[in-house]
Amino acid sequence: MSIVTDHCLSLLTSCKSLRALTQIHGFFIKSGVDSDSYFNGKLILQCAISVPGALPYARRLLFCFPEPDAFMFNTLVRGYSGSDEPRNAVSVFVEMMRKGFVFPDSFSFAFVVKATANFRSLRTGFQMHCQALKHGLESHLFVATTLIGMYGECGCVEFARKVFDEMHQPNLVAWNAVITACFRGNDFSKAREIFDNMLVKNHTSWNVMLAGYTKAGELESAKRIFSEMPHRDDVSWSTLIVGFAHNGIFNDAFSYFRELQRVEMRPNEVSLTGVLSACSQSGALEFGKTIHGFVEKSGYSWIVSVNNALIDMYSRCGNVPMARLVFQGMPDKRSVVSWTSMIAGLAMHGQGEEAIRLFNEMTKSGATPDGISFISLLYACSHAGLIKEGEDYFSKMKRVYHIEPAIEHYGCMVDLYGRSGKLQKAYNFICQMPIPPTAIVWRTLLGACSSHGNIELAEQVKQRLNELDPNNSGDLVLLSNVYATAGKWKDVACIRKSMIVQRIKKTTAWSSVEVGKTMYMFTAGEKKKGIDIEAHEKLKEIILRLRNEAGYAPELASALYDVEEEEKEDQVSKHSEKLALAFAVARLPKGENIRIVKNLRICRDCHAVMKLTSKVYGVEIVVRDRNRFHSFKDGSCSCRDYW
DNA sequence: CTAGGGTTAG
Repeated sequence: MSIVTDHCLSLLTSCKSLRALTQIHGFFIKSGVDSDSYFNGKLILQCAISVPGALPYARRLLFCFPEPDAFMFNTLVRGYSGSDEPRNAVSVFVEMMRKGFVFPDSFSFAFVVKATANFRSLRTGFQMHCQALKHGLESHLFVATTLIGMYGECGCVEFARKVFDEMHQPNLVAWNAVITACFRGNDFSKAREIFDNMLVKNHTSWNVMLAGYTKAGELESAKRIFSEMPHRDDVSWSTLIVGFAHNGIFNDAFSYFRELQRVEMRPNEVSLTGVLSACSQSGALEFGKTIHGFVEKSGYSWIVSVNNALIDMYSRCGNVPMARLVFQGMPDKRSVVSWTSMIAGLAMHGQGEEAIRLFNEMTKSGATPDGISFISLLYACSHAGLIKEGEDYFSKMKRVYHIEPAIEHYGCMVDLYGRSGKLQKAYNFICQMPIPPTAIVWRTLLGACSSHGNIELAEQVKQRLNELDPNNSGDLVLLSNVYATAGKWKDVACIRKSMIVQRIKKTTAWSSVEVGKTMYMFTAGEKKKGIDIEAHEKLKEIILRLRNEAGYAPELASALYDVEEEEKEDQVSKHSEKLALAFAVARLPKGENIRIVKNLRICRDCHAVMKLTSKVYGVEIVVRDRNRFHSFKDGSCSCRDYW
């Protein structure tokens, strides 16, 4: 290799942007190095793998060369297989076959099969398997292992095992792959059987079992594997912690993280994102702050994923200023996830205009929004009542960014119209959607009918829901609320009766509140523990004071029976968020904010009580309900009663 | 000069 080529190669590998790459490429053409096929292979490698957004450029390059070799094709297939359009990998592969003079090798099949696994097409995957067979490469160690992975991904355990059984000398990696394939197909006992038959197990085999069980939600089995393994590495710990977080077992996520800090090496970034996700979901701000401290102290603050998890944690725990601080501390390494998390955070807190401003800043900075960025943006528009803006971005999404709207985006639009009272428009919008509406979409409209008291449309929408998800307790409660608001207690009773007859259980509402470093949970009406009695007593006192000093009158539409007014009042007054509020007023030191998390949507009466309490008691209250945040201060709420 | 199995945020 000449000194010039050598120098050019090192220049090439230092290129990290498409612009720099094209410049350097131009320079190479002038100096004549571009006729070297080894060099051109490297060039394609750099474009397809190392420089984000340069894949199309790599593809164009390949077709400029008179005689592209297998390496170049393989590299391009590899690049596309890991991209967001893995189907392109197959089309490049097909073009390679058509060329005639380049023959696919084991690399080609490994990459193209991996691509079919990534877009989960059993049909295409099988076709590639046949091609591999024709070329005598189907039992090649790497090709076969990728085939096992592909069949597993597509849920076809039978074929995965067939490929495995026909391998001449499967190595550990192949054994591990077939175990994962069994888990993907929900065949736990087969996975266990194969695992037990292994004569030699290394670390990874145990971790494969751990991952299989956590993904299946079998956390007890995962715990057992974890305790039985001879050695636990950082992947074992993070797999388990992430597993707890994903399955909503937050206390175990916290305690295993503490245990990890106590016994082992430093927690890695995956355990950190896992435990932060547990904080986000449960609203554990104080514990989250401790983790943030650990991140700063142990030098992890340069890792993008950890920063993203911190942004999400702070915004879901109600602390937007801290989320912004983390976001501002990573100016030149923000990923789409960082931008989207921040936009979603602002949106949840009703700062719709600010979310839109940030979105525009994002596109100006050169970052490319994806489908999820648009979900956050449309959500921001709908919660801030910005209809025109929402419509604009929805149309831009397709026109400018070439993102095909998914069902979630249509759902946001229905919410946008429904929330602002344009119920008929929302209905027509659903009828004109190019994809069939799901129950969630109709449910969104039913919710809007409920808050705007439109009985006729609500009944019509419920009819549609009956075809898709007839016995959803939330839908029945929503419809019953529509009737209750209109005073149609006979219809309310009818729904209630059918729920009892069909044994449809309402989702149990709960609210939690953090006092000191402890989380306290409340459910409606219960008086099991001392804290429940304490909360009920305090609540009586608060309600009395609100009546006398702020003219509070309870809103009773959320009651479920046609009973005496007094009894309805009693029912509504037991809502879990009120109990959590009363408990916090009694226990929290003066001047501290009250933060409540509720698993369902806050009811109208509770919302009113929160507003008045913030004024009469001079406290700030932050409630995170199923959909968004409500910050109550001095008698008003950040949602501007628009939720 | 390219690969296969286990953990990562919105």
